Amino acid sequence: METLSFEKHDHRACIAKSLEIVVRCSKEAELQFTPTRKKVLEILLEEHRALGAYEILEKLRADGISSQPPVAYRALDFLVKNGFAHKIEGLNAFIACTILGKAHSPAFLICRMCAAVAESQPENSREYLDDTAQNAGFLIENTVIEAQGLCPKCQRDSVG
Amino acid sequence: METLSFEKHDHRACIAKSLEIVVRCSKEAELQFTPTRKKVLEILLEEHRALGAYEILEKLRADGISSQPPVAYRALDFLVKNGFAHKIEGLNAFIACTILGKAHSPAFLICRMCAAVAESQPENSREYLDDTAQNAGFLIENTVIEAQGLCPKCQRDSVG
DNA sequence: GCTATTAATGTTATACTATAACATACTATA
DNA sequence: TATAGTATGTTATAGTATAACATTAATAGC
Ligand SMILES: [Zn+2]
Ligand SMILES: [Zn+2]
Ligand SMILES: [Zn+2]
Ligand SMILES: [Zn+2]
Repeated sequence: METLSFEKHDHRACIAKSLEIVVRCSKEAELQFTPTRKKVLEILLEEHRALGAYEILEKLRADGISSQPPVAYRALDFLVKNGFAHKIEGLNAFIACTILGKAHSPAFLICRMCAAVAESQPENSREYLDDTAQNAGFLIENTVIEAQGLCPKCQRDSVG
Repeated sequence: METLSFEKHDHRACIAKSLEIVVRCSKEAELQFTPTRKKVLEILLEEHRALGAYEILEKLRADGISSQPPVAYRALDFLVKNGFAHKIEGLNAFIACTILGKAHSPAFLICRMCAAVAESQPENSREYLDDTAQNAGFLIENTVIEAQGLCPKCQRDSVG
């Protein structure tokens, strides 16, 4: 269960490990993990939070990289298509994957106060919609599962 | 299980029944189901498909109703807030509710070919994310559950 | 090495989605 | 009828995403 994003952890190590896995997976799949793509992933990895494309562009600009919208969107397309990042549909924003290397159909827990996002792989996620789909004769290709609410920290803060 | 939207059915009756329920629910809850709001719901009810706000605006214009963006967005806000319609986050589009009158946390089956959308209430949907949320200490307020894929008709068509 | 082919980036312009802000009109209540 | 609250009309603008085309870089076959 990879919802530890909400918990205190060694985030430098968390970033390093993710980058290493993505580099390895890219080699194995013969993908071009180019500098721009790497930079965008690094920007996403900085925080366990979803970033809008234009927020990413600002950070690219700060790094002296060309920062027209297609630059960010192309890199994000690459990252999402290859499973290194996900789009949070409810926010029109993007986040680095925290379940790298395994095939997974993720669910996201999104805090409406602090915008933190935790990715998890619920036990029964593959089977969850299968009954419904079967009944309807529908063929599922991919799923969007997002829960909005309050993270542990913001629950404590809003009580206090 | 309300995934019959994919199946042939008496859609005139389907629309009439929905409108009737919404009128009744609005009265009970003392909501103002005004002409504009009614017109927007009628537009949504025409098809079992999600419509973008600007698509709705065009249809409003055709009906001689003022058609600046806020007109559609306000009516949609009303309908969504009161459970008469839903937003499909994966499409930035809106669809009439087909499980009117009951509290529900819907899941949507969205065809990527013909754009048909079926709303369903999976058996275990309330409990589905609870384990995950519990583990993470997360408080769920609402959920977005959408499956993209192929409806029965488009599966047959793409084989043929 | 050279060349054809494909993949990635740079750049401009534009399309699509959504809301802020303020004026006006309607509705319910006192 | 005064008042407060809700809904609508309208203009302008913010935020998200892609089309289109030029240029450069990487790969593969000769
Ligand atoms: Zn981390
Ligand atoms: Zn939070
Ligand atoms: Zn119908
Ligand atoms: Zn279809």
